Amino acid sequence: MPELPEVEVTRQRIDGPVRDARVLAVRMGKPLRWPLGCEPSLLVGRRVGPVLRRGKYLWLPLDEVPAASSPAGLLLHLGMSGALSWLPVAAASPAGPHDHFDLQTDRGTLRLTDPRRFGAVVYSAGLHVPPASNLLARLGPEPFDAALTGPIFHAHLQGRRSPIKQVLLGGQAVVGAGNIYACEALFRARIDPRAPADRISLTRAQRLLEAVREVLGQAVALGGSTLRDFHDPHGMDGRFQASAQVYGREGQPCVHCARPVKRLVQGQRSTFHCSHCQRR
DNA sequence: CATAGCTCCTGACCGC
DNA sequence: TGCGGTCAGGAGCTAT
Repeated sequence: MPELPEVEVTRQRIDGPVRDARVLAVRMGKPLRWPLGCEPSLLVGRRVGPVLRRGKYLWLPLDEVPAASSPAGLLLHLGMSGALSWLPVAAASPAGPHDHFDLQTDRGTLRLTDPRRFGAVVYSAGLHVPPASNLLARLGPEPFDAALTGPIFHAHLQGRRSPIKQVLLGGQAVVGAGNIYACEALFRARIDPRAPADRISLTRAQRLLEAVREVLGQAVALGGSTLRDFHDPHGMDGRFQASAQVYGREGQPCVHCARPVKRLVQGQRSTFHCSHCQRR
């Protein structure tokens, strides 16, 4: 399930190959979460610019000639089961039943494979105009933005009475942590996932922000997590899952205290935690 | 504004 | 081997 690390790894892996490529054709499979929002032929002839990431979205700029100052582009989301693959011209392969978007270029094909089709590819005339701007509007700060300090993060928790786990998933205090990394960050910060967000002290909020950064950074370095569907664009598995200390480890011993890891449900999602090591 | 619940989708897994 | 039920979950949407 792609969270920020998987999306960032994807960005890093496709940016080199696809940069400056010229779009030759577009192939669409089954409908994704939203319609493309333009005629596919509108993309043909465009040149791909540097791939950006914001939260769990990727932005693929498509320049006009001459280059526009604020280029149009494609906003991509991998949903739950999506993955991009890069197929060099020499490695072209026919689309399978879960391949729902192919951007065929003179250098190769960028392909979105997404069995569950929660993912999206949306055309926008710019990153800062609808529909892209609307989709990005509610996102909180990037975790590695130096401007995001402990006090600012703590301030984002004020007035939020929901459990801290769900506030993390909401992405308004900081983007990027989905279910796996939220569980892992809370464990590393030794905070009970059920703790009301606005009852977390500044000190502990700072510790949590550090833990989020540590976990996400480590996951990017390890190529993300491969649990079911995720592979990087060259077909490689991520290796973070072996570093998970609580996620998916119900009943197994806590790495700190050896008591069994517990599972509970918050907002219809599994939360894994150690009730001894993690406190409100 | 904050919050809770619903919803999209299909592969994997489980018990019978 | 087949079948129905359950689970997984990102995040926008709706209702309160």
